[in-house]
Amino acid sequence: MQVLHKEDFIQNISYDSVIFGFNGKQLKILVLEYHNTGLFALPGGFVRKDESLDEAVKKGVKERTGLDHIYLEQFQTFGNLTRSDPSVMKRILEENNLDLDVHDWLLDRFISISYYALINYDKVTPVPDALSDSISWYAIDELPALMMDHNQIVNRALQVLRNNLEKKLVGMNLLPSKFTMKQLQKVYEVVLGEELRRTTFQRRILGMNMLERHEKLFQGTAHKAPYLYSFKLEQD
Amino acid sequence: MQVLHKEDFIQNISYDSVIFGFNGKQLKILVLEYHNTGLFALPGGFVRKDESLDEAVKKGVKERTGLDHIYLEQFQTFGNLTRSDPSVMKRILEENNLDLDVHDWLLDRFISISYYALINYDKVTPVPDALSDSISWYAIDELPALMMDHNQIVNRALQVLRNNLEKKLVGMNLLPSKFTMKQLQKVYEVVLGEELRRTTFQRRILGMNMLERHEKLFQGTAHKAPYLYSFKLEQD
DNA sequence: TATTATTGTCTCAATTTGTGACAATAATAT
DNA sequence: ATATTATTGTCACAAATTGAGACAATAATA
Repeated sequence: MQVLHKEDFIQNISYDSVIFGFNGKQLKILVLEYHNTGLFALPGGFVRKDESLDEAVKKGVKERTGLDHIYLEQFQTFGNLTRSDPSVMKRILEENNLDLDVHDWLLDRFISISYYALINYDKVTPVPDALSDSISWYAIDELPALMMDHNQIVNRALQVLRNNLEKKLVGMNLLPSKFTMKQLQKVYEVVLGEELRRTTFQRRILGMNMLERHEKLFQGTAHKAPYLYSFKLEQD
Repeated sequence: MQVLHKEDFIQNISYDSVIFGFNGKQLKILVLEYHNTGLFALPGGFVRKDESLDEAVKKGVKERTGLDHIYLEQFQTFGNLTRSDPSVMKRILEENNLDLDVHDWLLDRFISISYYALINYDKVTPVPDALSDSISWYAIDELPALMMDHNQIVNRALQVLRNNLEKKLVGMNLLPSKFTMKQLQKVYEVVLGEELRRTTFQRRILGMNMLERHEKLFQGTAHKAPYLYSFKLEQD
């Protein structure tokens, strides 16, 4: 088990990440389960004294997903005194046979900077961190109880994601590079949590002039084949 | 001169605040000037180990403005390695005759959580902090060069403020409790940085059903007197 | 060759927004 | 008293956007 040396990290600072993926039907996020504790948590970590905040988070998300060049956005910093719970942290350290003296700094109070990531579900190979049994996808509306304020962090991430749906091209990061109009509509629907009207959606999206049309996709289904689209790199 | 004892504060963490006020014509922010250095900066501070992040910021903004119960919103955390500049910080400490040994932790790298505040310009009595000569209002488009990345922080605050203009009732916090439609329109115009059409604006705002109409305001001017409005506390 | 489900597009209605017009009015000038 | 002036509140109509349904095109299957 690797040791987290106090002198390498900024004290009282951590980050948490809400990593969104889309399996074609549901919006999901990655959740860790700690060894022998029944405790669920968001992937997170600490910031080294000699690295920038963004670097630290990018590195951490890459370790959990295997993916580089990910869409990452910082959305809120949580700094309550009550959010940290030393007894929970102590239990996690004990169950992992970590030296409590060396890691006492982890029992302290933490201010956590939260990020969300959007990733292509099919390209991810989730890897648990050193303290965890597993890392798995959970549908956003079927989450287990998470430790500390992590459920609150997820809710906030969702709010911000909804808000950014139009201007930040959320779909671009959750879909493969070529996709049908129906797939894109489904992304909008699961993020917004409501159904959208097909014709209006199609007209609106095409009207934005952000999509490029490609060849048709023959799915082997008994109906008209849809076009494939990709996002234009240059907006005109 | 008061001493900032290292053991009282979380290390490597600071906050900065962009305090917006509206004088009826321009959007302004409060800027500090440090003793004998020609250095300008945003009001900021540090977080004590036994206080929440929000408390720390609230307290700091109150000290600079004299105002309690202020509209405060966190908008971004800045964590680059390059944003901190020990040589600048050293100069400020020296010019204030502060013991460099006791305050060496201030020369370290800082991650800063940024907030913006909206306040009623006429009710503020700006008070410089211990290290500063002055604290003054500067129009948002006539800012001096600020130290470190503070100009960048202001720009980001403005972006977020524009984004929140509709949903967060920005006007409510920048205006007195009763105001004319023209005053409200002016707030929208200076925040957005563009002129708005009077009739469309009035119809849109009234259509939101968020304003209450009161008596007319007789200004002693040679034309029809406008109504006064206030924001409804309860949205229907 | 008919059937089926889905897609792309069109049309018309409903709603929202842009733009100008106009009467009402609070002080001032005549 | 009366006309003048600048601004306000509201209306009317045009333009643009969105809602809702209709319909032909079509890729596989019966």
